[in-house]
Amino acid sequence: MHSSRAKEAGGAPRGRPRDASRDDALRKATLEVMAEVGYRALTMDAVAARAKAGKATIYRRWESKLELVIDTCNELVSRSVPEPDTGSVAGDLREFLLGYADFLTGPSGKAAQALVGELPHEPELATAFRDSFLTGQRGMLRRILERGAERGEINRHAPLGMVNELAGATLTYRLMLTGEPIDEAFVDKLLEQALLPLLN
Amino acid sequence: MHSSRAKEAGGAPRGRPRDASRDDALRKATLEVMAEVGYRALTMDAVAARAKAGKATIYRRWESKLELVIDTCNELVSRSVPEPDTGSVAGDLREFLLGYADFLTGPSGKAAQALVGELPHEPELATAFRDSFLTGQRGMLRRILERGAERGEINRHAPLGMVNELAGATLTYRLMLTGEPIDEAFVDKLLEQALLPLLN
Amino acid sequence: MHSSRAKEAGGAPRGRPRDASRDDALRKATLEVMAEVGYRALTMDAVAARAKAGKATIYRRWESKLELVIDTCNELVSRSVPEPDTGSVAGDLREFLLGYADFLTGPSGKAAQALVGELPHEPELATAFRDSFLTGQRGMLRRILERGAERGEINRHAPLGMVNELAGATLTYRLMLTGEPIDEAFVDKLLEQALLPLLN
Amino acid sequence: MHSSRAKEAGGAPRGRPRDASRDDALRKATLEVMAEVGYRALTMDAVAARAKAGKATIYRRWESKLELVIDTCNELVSRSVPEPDTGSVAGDLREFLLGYADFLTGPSGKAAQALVGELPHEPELATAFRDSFLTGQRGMLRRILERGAERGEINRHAPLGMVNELAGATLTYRLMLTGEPIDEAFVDKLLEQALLPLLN
DNA sequence: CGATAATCGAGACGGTACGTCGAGTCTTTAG
DNA sequence: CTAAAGACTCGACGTACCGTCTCGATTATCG
Repeated sequence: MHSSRAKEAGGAPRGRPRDASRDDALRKATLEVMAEVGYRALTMDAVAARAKAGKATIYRRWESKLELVIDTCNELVSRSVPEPDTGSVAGDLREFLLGYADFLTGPSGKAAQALVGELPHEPELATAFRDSFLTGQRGMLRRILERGAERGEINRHAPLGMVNELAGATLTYRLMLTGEPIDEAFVDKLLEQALLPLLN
Repeated sequence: MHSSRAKEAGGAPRGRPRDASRDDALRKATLEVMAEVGYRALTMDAVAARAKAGKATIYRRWESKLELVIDTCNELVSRSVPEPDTGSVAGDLREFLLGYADFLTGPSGKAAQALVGELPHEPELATAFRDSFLTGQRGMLRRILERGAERGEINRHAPLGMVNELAGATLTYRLMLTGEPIDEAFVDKLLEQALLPLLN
Repeated sequence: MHSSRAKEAGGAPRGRPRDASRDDALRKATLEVMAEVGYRALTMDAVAARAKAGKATIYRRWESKLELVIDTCNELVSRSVPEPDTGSVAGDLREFLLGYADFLTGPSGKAAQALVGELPHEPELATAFRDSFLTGQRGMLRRILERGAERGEINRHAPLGMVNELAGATLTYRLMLTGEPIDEAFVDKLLEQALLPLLN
Repeated sequence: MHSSRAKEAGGAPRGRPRDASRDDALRKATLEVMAEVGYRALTMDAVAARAKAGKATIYRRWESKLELVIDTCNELVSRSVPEPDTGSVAGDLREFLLGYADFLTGPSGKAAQALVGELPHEPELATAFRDSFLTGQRGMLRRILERGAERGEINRHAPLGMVNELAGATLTYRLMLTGEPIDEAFVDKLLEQALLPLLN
């Protein structure tokens, strides 16, 4: 998504090279503005002003507000949610759910939420969004469940894919749509009443 | 949400009365524009032009673009999803999930999706949104489950609330976030692998 | 006007010396762009691109767009208008007026015209402009009239300074302001009805 | 030059009519900004800000900075220079020259001067400019000379058209190009050495 | 020779203004 | 008082230039 100069093609990159530190400053500013006013009210002018950058410097790197925001989030999602490994499926799921809830509650999560409304009309965004926010989530869950299966904690006929989807769906549903928090009480109830029963 | 004149004060409403047909024309225009270009790109001017109305006529009725869209959707959600009653929980759930999927795939659904991103920054919108889209959904699900419980189809210790939430979460997660369809095959798998087991 | 390195201080100029050929290329490009789009629409980027030069190469030589244009014109005015010497005041004036009209109609003349608007707000420009375009003009006219006086063609009480000014004024007035051409017919009329009578 | 709604065609002008007071406010702001920073440095934003108007309100009335400035000047030129009538050609010419010099020295004159550079590249501007600044000037001069002829002050073979042109040319040449003032001393010299001799 | 220094083209940089567009409000005529 | 029409202020859009800067690469002088 983030545009890159074609410099792999061998030829020397002529002219002054892009200042990589501006990328970071701009992403930082984007995240700050987004956290303060949301996606809709985020303006390129505000981002540029906060990063002490010209607008052209933004448009040189990202084609639109959407791309800027997506890229800003992508940069964060991977490093923000630690992969849990407590030794048990229940523990891992518990930690994952709480950890991801934290992430979604923070600025990146709000940014992600703002993008949801654009998905139907922007196929490229949809792809990028799913790659960043959903694939990572599902991957962690899958690995958690697979480790549990290897340890024999899980019924070999358990519908792992379905449990994976239910867990992810519940996370985003609560945090993005209903606005109800994902706290320890709810996580325990979710495990007790739904996920663990389906795994046994 | 829909603003009303202060006519409770007794006096007869002097002057030309509001043309009620304009409400419908405007909502219709709103829905059409929304379906064509999405929420972001919907402009008040476009709605006014399509309804052959002045912008003031819109603002006399709704305070903002957001309210206009919410109200337009509200009007539709209630009449759009028929409450199923097949005689069995499995059948009802099946029909409900497919019916709601249809609704969310249509213009109103896309409108609803567009609003998700605004929820964190607009508390009033959040309330209205949840009242319209989530409460209706949960209500139908609750009634389906209750009827099943009355008919003795459901284990008396089954976590009905949790099943309700899982069903709703899966619906919106698929349709709004992952973009995967909710077709008969998936509904059957969802029932088979998750919902029905949890009810027994 | 044209900036020069401080090399009078004795020591040899270290580093790579300036490429004198770039001066000409840049002036040439400036004149071309100016002739095509005028002064207002002339951009430094366009000049640099046309001369296949970097912008810094321009700014190393001239401090601003204005200086660049002035210098470009200065270079031309002196070599562009040949000093007439037909043997008679009438003949010299005739040739001078037609010759200067040609010059002012060409690219340099248009450039000069473009600078007129800047004169009130840019004192340095005003000085340079007058030195290049007006002084040269007046000098030629003065020498023409002086030669005529020496030859006894002119009444010794004739107001030479005033005739000089009238001739110059008519030239620029017609060419820059009214847009009417200075052709042979007009020159003859001007001589017949105004200049020659005042000289006798 | 100043765009006008087609309302002569009879039909009632629907919608909110243009606020005529904005025209004046904008012209006033234009003149102020122009007087302060000149034509080149005059920006639409500055004019809009000073008039507390939106930029769209400007562009609804004038297509460009140039048109705005021209129209602003036009409004002034006619009312700014009083037509002299002292009873003698010499007196009238004297007053006219001094009066027009005052006008050209003021903000409108500087604006006019700024436009000179654009004339070669903008034919419409050239026409408008000449209509406003030159035609008015020539008309006054012509009437002055005609009245003198009627009074018998002028040789019946005097080249009135040429004198007219010389007077106008000298005015603008001095004020716009050489920057020398047109004061009483110069006016008297001009009359004595050139204009009056040509009229007798 | 190598080190130093100013040049070159190229183009990114922070800014400012551009001319357009949309929001929400206001002001007209008509009913 | 409502209707359609459209002008109003405000502010963001994405682009274009400004004049400065930073690259790699070139070309001169100096030690």
